Amino acid sequence: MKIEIPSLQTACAQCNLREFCLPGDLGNIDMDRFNTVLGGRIRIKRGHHLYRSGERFSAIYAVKSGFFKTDVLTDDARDHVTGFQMAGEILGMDGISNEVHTCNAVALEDSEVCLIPYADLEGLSRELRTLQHQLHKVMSREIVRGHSTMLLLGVKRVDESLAAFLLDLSKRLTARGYSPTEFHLRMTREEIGSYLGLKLETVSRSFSRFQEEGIISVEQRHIRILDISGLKKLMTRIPANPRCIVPTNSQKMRRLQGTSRGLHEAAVLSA
Amino acid sequence: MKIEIPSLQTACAQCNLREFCLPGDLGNIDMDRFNTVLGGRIRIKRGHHLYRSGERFSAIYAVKSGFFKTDVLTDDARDHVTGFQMAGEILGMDGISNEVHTCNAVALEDSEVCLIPYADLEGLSRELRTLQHQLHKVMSREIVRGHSTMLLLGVKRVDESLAAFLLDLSKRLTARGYSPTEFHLRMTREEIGSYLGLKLETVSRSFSRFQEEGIISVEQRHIRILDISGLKKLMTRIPANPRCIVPTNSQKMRRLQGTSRGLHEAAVLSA
DNA sequence: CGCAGTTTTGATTCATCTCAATTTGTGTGG
DNA sequence: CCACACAAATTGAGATGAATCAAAACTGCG
Repeated sequence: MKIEIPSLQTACAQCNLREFCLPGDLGNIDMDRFNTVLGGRIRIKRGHHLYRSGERFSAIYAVKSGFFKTDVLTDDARDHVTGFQMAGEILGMDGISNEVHTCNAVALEDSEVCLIPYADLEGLSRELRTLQHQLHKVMSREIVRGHSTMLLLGVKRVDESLAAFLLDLSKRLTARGYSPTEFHLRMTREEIGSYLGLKLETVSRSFSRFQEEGIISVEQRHIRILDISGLKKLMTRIPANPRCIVPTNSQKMRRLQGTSRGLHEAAVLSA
Repeated sequence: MKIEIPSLQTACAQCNLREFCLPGDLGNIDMDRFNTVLGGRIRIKRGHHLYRSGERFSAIYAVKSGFFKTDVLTDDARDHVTGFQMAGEILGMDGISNEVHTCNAVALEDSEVCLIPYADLEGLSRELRTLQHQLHKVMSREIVRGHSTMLLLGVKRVDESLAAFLLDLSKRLTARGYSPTEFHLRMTREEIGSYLGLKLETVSRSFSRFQEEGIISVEQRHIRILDISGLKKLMTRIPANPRCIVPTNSQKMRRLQGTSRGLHEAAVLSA
């Protein structure tokens, strides 16, 4: 099914995405060795899957160009977008735990990925501590990213979520040398909604509100951020109701302080 | 701050949690070597932190006994519970990416964890491929768990979420030798609500509904599942409205098939 | 025993969803 | 090149599920 052609010169060293990607800050010698495990490039056309939930896992992928989404399905066929991945970001780490992919990865535009056979990666990262550490960092980052997404889904209101979403995109695009204030959305309102736990109409209304307030300009999927600091303010809820304010009564304070010393009071035992 | 006493005999080999824990299926020889990197045990009293967001990262922790929650804060001090951890589960992997913890870990009852100094763990897992693979599996599992939680937060209704939550707890407790149908919740309604993106009152009402329907019995935090299959049904929404049914019109089908071939049609290029 | 924290329950409000209609954009075939 | 079909996005009106506010009951701890 999957035809792997050994890489002649995938040349991470020449890739301008290196710093965001798995190689990270690998030195030249290690970089060359890393290149030897690369399995070549794969082109995925817009709308097509890089992998599907249930497929056997054998490799992770670095996005070389283009844009992806990952999504998961419930038993009753509702789906939820778990993330969007752009150049330099890694796809497929969900498959490591059981050697089976647990989500779908779909290209949102014609894209190219670098195939990294997982067995080889493990082998080499036993030899190269920098590579090993890079891999762990990338996986850990994915865990942390998950926490942020949970925050969006769990506690943020519509406008807060959408503002956070746009600022996150802006940040990632900026790091890749694109404009911080002007970009093209690769996903539909429905996909944004799915990611943020909202319906597409709700996303659309929020965009319209932002536009009315002069925070951004929206023309279909073309976004221009007119007021970055305004957008940042929208991310944070104005604590309108007293519930959001830090408790001040003495009991609450005492209790909070009781739990505020962390490990200092942890009894460390010899085993 | 953190006093680490070298382990005399932490003895994973004798620990009945081994299979769920980082050591996993390590053989005896590897297990002994793994024991040598363990940093000892730490006792955390109920309500106290194992680590806090912002603290420097230096180790991960395996829950030896007790129960934890992890939570993250928004800029405006709203917090969100990202998970609950029981015996054999690993805490602290969020800290690997930037050597700083990005969430808080709080004991929900008097607990004990095994300290695993991260630098040593990396070192040893370069030597032991089974340990290396175990570590990757544990991290990947955490990523996948995040996806499931996003599903709960993004697409599930109150009763569906709570049913899924109870069944997940039941499953994890069963694996550890406890009753599948009867257990004690270690967290408050508010913490459950935070985890599921709900308010405590909403959680309480959902518990009451389940009880009225004879699905479970609730006495404070003591839960008895009376009808497991009923609870499983509640996890899945009855597709009441046509939107939930797979689209049948020819256009939609054609489009779906167009994206259903995965890698088969991916062009594999030599690099 | 008494108090504080937790949980339950009720009444009401409100944010988002749902349903529906319209507009805009895009690709296709005649 | 236009017309058509369809996907995507906007907008409005109304429904609804969960949040909010409020009060009471319960529990466990000091």
